[in-house]
Parts: sequence; C-alpha cells; structure tokens
Amino acid sequence: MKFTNSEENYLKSIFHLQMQQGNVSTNTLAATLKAKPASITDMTKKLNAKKLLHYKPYYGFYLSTEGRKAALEIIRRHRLWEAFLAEKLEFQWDDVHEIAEELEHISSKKLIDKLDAYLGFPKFDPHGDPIPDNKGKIKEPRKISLLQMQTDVPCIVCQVGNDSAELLELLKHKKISIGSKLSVKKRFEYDHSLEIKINQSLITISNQLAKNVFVTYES
Amino acid sequence: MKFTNSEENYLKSIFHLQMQQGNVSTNTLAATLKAKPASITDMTKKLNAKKLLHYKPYYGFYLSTEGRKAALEIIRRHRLWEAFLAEKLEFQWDDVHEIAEELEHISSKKLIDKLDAYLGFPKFDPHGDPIPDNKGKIKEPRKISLLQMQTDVPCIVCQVGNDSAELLELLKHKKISIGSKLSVKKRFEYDHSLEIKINQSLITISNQLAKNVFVTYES
DNA sequence: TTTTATTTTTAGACAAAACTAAAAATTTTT
DNA sequence: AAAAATTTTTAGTTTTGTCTAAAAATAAAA
Ligand SMILES: [Mn+2]
Ligand SMILES: [Mn+2]
Ligand SMILES: [Mn+2]
Ligand SMILES: [Mn+2]
Repeated sequence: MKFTNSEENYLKSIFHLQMQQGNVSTNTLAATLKAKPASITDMTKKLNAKKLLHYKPYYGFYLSTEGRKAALEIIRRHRLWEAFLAEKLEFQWDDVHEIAEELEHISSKKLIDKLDAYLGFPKFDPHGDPIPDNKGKIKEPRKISLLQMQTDVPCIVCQVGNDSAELLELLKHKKISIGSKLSVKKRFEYDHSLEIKINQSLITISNQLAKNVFVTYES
Repeated sequence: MKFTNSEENYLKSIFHLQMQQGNVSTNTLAATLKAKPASITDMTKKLNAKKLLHYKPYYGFYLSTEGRKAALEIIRRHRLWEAFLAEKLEFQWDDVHEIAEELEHISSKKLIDKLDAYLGFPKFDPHGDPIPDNKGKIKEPRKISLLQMQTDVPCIVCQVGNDSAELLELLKHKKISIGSKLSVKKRFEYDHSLEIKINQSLITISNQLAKNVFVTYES
C-alpha cells in the first residue's frame, strides 16, 4: 500500500513512541510531531479507517500488525539512507537525519533493496539503531517485559527472566509458557499487580512475575 | 527559494517545452503534465505571482530568469540521481527516470553537491542528457539527430529525445543505447524510415524514432 | 465578415492536511 | 461526591492542488 508523507510520519512516530511507553496518547504524539492535538485526532481517525491502528476515542491508540509493518518499512528506508549519507557521501552523523526525513518517503522497493545491497546490507545506522531487513525483521529481537506492555494489546510470551524452579513452577501452574497468547487487561496501583487474559480467562499476576515475563507483539 | 513538488514539476516541464518550441501554451503543458487545462491556468497564475514566469492571459507563458534558474537546479538534481541509480545501484537506463522524478524534489544543496562529487562530477546522465553544474551551466554536446546524419558515416549515439518508457523500451529492444556505434545505410522516401548498421547487422528505424536519437561523429 | 471551432479562463466543488476555538469526556483534586 | 483541571474530540476555517462545467477570448472556416 502507498501512503502520503504525512501518514508515514505519523506511523513512524507512533511506532517509536510505542517502543518507549505503551499506548500512545493524542497529546504525546502532538508534541513529538509538533502539531496540534486536533490534527492528531483527525489523522488518527483516518489511519484507523485504513486499519493501520487500533483507536478507541479518549483511550489512545496503538499500531495494528499492518501499521507496524508499514512503520518498519519507513524506518528501514530512513536508516538505510542515513547509512548511505554517512558512509558514501561523508556526511557527519549529526547531519543525516533531516535529509533522511525526506528520502524515507520514496517508496520504490527496488530502490531500497538495491541501496541495501550497495551498502553491503548494514545492520545498524550511523546512530547505532538497527536497520530492519527487507522482510521487516530487526536484528535485535523486540521484547518487552509484561510490566511495560500496554493494556489490551495481544502479545506472545517469548522469554522468561530466569530459569529458577520457583518461577517455572508458578508459570506452569498459571499455564503460561513460551508461545502463550495473552493481553494485559488491568493494572492495580496498590500492589502493581496485573490482570491478564489468557486462554479465554482472566488471571492475576504479581509485579514480580510480570517483570520476568517478556513478550513480543503478535506477528 | 523553496518550492512545492508540484511547482517544481511545472517549472521543469515548462523548461523542457520551451527548449523544443518557443512559448508554451496551456494545452501543451496540460498534455505533458497529464493535467486539465484549468489546473495549468491556476498554477501558471501562482508562478507568475512568484515572478517565476511571464504570463499574459490567452498568450501562453515562458520562464523568467529566476524560473529558468530554478528549473535548471531541478534538472541537475534529476539527472544526478539518474546517474547515481544507473552507475552505483546498477539500474537499467529505462528504469531510473520514474524514481528520479521523486528524488529530484529533495532540495538540500549540500546533498546534491556531495552526490555530484561522489559521482565524479559527471557531465551526462544515462540518457546522454547534459547535467547542469552547481552554477547551472550546461555543457551542450554537438549532436545531430539521426534524421540529419549523412549515410555511411560512422557515428555514436549520445542522447535520446526524451525519457519516456515507450521510447526507451523500443531502443532497448533494438539494442541501441548511449555509446552505440552505428551508421545510416539507406533512407526510404515512402515512409521516411531508415536502415542502419549496428552491431554488424542491418535494422530498420522509423522516422519518429530517428528523430529522437542523437549522435556525434566518432572521435 | 459572420459563423464555427478551438483554446483558455473563470466559477465553484472537493480532498488532504493543517489550524483555532469551543464542547465533551476523563482524570485529578478538594 | 462535587469541583477543577486536563485531555481529547468536534465544528468550522484555511491553504494547496486538483477537478468539472460553463463562460469568454481567440483562431479558423465559411
Ligand atoms: Mn519524514
Ligand atoms: Mn538514525
Ligand atoms: Mn517530479
Ligand atoms: Mn534523463
């Protein structure tokens, strides 16, 4: 699918914010894009209609699988161009970002794959950020502790914090294992415990346990 | 000064039309830009207000000194990117134009001058068209259309009339490219087609094609 | 020199992407 | 639980670039 420059900038910013915090709010996105909140709502509705993100009025939004895929393509283009500017054209590393902001919107797949090959398939951009490959895969596996995971986003357990018998026993008892699909439903401020939905039922997880369960977004 | 993509496309097209004919008319520009005449009038008035062209309602228009300077910068960017795509990224010559149509709008002067240096300050793009230097100077080659070329004189293809996909496809099929050595062997009065010798074989070329193939004498 | 055809311009509409100002929903504080 | 503060959305405008349909100007034909 082909997007406008503006749509692409939104997708990219939402992706980045999502990496840091969980759910993205209208105001934070407005701040990073240097736009007014009203403009964010407008575009958010448009991206929602295109099924690029999940949006519930007043409760923020997060990218859909589609949207995440698109964002990764844009990030790939951005970082490959940054690599080109720095390595081939001898730009300083603090000088490449602005130009890459424009180059990233040129969407020819052939162009980007050829550029990638020309640069020798670099894994990182000049700032050390990983460059997604042509399948959208990033070198570093993207894992988040359940504590960081935003609510209501389906995700998959991919790693546990350690191999202690006690931890594994508890996980086994709660029927959580690598590959389990779940989503965080609620957080309690009192003891920082979470309620998660797994296997069609709601269960409670302590803060200590959540800290040691790592998930990735559903692919 | 900074222009919108649309303004730049208009400036470029007007420049090219001006090279062929003299004054540019609303309808011809509409045809080359694949837009409606009403749109041309709108943009023409805007460019006139910005003093980029001289415009007299109902009597066509032509670029001002300012406008010509801007057009040459865009053409410089376009052709440098085409050179980059062909030489560094190994694109075919009939495959570079479309992508350069987008790249040409990235206006960083530093980027273009660095790209120019990286390519070794090329004088011609993959289609044999001259690349303006960073002062806007073009080095015009001494060239003759195949139509004007006398028979049995060896010559070298140095330029094609335009970058249209259809023209390039036909040239590719006939194995004619920049640098090809050939000589005109025969002309036919009936349809003004020619027979030329190229790669040790005789092939037929239509009048329309010959008009758009330019050659220089062998040096 | 009228009439007809063509070209060009105007008038009005539309979509995209932004904005301001005001209303509505949510969150926080009292 | 009510009031105040904050966040988010809606409503209405603006700019850019395009379009269609109709009017006006110019060019060509009769
Ligand atoms: Mn950008
Ligand atoms: Mn970077
Ligand atoms: Mn263009
Ligand atoms: Mn060219």
